Amino acid sequence: MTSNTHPKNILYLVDGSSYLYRAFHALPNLTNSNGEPTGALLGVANMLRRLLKEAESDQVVVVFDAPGPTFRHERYPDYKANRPSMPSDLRKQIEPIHELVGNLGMPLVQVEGVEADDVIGTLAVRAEKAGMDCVISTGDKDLAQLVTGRVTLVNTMTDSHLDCAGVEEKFGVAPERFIDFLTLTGDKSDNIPGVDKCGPKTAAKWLEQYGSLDEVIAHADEIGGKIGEYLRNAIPTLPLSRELVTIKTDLDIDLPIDELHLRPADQETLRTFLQRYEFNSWLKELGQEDAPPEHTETRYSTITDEAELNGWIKRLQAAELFAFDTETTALDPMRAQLVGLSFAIEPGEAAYVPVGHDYPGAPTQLDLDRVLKAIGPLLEDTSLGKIGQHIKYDMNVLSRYGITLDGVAFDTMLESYVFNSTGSRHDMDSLALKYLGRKTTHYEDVAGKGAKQISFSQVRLEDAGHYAAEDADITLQLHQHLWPRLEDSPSLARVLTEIEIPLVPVLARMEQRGVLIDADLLHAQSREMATQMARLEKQAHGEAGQPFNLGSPKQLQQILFEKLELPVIRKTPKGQPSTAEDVLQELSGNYALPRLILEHRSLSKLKSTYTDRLPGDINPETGRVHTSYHQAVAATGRLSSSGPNLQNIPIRSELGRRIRKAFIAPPGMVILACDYSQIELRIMAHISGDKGLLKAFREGVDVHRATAGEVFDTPYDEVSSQQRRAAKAINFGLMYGMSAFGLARQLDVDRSEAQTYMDTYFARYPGVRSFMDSTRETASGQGFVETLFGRRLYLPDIKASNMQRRQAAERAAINAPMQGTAADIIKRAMITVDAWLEAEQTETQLVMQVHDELVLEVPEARLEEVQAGVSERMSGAANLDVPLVVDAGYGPDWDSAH
DNA sequence: GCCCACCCGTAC
DNA sequence: GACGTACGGGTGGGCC
Repeated sequence: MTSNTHPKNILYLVDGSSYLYRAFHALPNLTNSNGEPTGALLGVANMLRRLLKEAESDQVVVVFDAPGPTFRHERYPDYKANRPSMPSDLRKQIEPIHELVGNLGMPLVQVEGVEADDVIGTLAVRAEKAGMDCVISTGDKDLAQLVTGRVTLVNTMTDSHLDCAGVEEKFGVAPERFIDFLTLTGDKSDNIPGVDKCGPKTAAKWLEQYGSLDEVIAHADEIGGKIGEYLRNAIPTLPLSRELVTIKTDLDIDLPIDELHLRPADQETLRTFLQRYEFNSWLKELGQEDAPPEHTETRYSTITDEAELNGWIKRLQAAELFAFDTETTALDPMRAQLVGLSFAIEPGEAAYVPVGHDYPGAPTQLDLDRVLKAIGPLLEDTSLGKIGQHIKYDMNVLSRYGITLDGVAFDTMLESYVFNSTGSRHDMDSLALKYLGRKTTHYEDVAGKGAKQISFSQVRLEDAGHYAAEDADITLQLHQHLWPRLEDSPSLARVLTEIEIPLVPVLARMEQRGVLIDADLLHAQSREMATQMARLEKQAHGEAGQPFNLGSPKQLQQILFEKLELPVIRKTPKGQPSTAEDVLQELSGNYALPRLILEHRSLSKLKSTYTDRLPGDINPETGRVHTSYHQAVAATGRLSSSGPNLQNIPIRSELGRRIRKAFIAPPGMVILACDYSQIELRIMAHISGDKGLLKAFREGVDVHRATAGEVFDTPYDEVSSQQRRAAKAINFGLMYGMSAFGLARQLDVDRSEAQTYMDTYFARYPGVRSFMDSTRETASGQGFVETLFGRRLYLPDIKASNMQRRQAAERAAINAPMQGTAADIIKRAMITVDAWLEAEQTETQLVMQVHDELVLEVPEARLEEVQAGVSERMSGAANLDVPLVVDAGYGPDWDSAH
């Protein structure tokens, strides 16, 4: 279950301990055939099973008493003193019950020193404060004191519900008076005295008559008869009784409500558990629901025989759609060797075709070339639909074997990502567990991990066969699970089929092509930097009066703030004095050392991350650098890049920009760089419909200058560079949901001055403010925001009780439509640009994408034509209310292209 | 030796 | 605390 299938904002608090006792006493002394007691267990199990079926949200937590004394025992040594010690048959069932809760994926909470009731009370109050409803599942009437307009009780065993009116009706007092009620009646089972002979009727009568316990006590003299005497006798004990029956609602416990979510049930362990305790009816139900025969009786075959292979090929040819996976020797597809291929057409059935297992005694396998010759045409057949999990990987591997995978219809990783980009990781094991309740064989299970990891080619065939076939099977089943859910939201289905899937081969081509790097140039830069750094280090040690590691923030803190006693400008989130860039910048006005550190740090960063590192990333086979573009990582829909990350190559500083000089075109070609001008601001103008912003973009003026003109009430032509800088910071800051505080820090002005800027901005651009307000509202109302193309970003923290988390979610909500729409647009552009280039059949190709920029390698002779064609397609990738302007440049290297 | 949290800095 | 999305290097501490 996930928050999207159960959108209701309800927290379920299950009073495990109360059910435990009630089930134990209510049910006969059942045992399994081993003689283990199972009565309480069965009662609780059925209750939980029912609760899970009926719960309308996935926010559920089961609370148990912690063993040992509580604060009530401290306050009142006789607390529960008359209670017999726990029967051993019950005690034996506690551990299994905890185990069951875990198997069901339910969070279990026990807090030492307090009872389950107090934890429940605290969480209920927190939920209510967070604007949530709260349902307390309990068999204990004492919890009626927690009932409010938003908090209700349910007894899941008897299916009876209690809201405010219900409490009033059942006990004759409102929930607010329930503590008084309990104080008067006392609690036999907890050995809390109360007023002798005063039962629920009397207590309710008195409370109705006098209004509250305090008033009842005040008027104790008016109450006649024996019972009046008992009341007066009890008065000295009542405050303590009241204290004991009062459930705590303000415990200082670290249990963020947002983290109390159901996890997927561990189906295999659950099944084993149910078998052990012989809960057969549940087992039967589980079998029908989650384990159709094809799940348990998987038919996985390993094919080492030509006739069998041909049989499968026939079936694949006839299939509408099949799942497919490759097994290789490495994670890097540009270096990986093919070890085998697996296929699945029907759930539960899959085949593995090993072609490269190589260990002593390995069985004879089909010949790689023959297999590829036989299967290749299927893989290249556009009309045969394929499903993969991260299929770009397989595409890249196969391409090195001369096979151009085509007909990719679905990728389960992308299905999961489009369905909910933040719901979980999108690797197959996580998805299988989350969506199918299946615990899959992990790569480490067959190949080991760390230093002991072996190549997949050395994995024994029987292990490899099961693992690989399962991969194809699970991929097929995940698709069958996820695709219908995407189709339920047509815009999501379109994001998948019209953007993400068509982008896969484009990215694959970019990764395979790679980019040419001038390693000699980088080496020369590294050497120069090393000399420079040594000089700076020597000076810094001199200033510090001792040698120390300039790269260690910890040592630096010690030197700067303890030894030299420089003023602490700011602290890190962990409370340490910060040595961040802006802090050192500020200190460098008055001290020499910070300046040296800054220079050293900047060199060190560039050297270690780029000039030292990039040459090592050159693939010896191709002589080029092949990044990986990750399509299912960034929550907003952006791509990310790693190995190396080509999306954070320096450009802002002069020194850094030199690194771009090393990104070069091969002989006869040039680097063409085309980037969207202010794309996110344009999107903000479009979405918000703000007249002023629209006008600025339509007239093609410098938007930061125009903003400065408005904010500082200055004619456009008279805006100073300082004013433009401030306006630029405001424009960017707004898109990130920045506060006046942040802007003040950014611009180094007063907070009040920054606030004035922002106020003026919003007064001049009212559409922007209403866009932001309505985005917050939408996010809070539906739990997600959307891009122009309907991509969703869920914001689970948007209603968090923790203000910091909630505000962070609000900022993300504001930013996501712009960042995500920009991502959608450039992806659309990449698809059309690539299609055009492919159709033209030239050497021209996309080589990099940096969020708002496309970089291509182009033969010199075709430069003009390609520049026009790419710009036109980028501009046309969306139809906004403002023009999408593209700036293009070219040169022998990436720096010169800007 | 491996893993991870933390701090910091690079990009858009 | 206070600016959204990423990746990655270095340090240093914990663990085996």
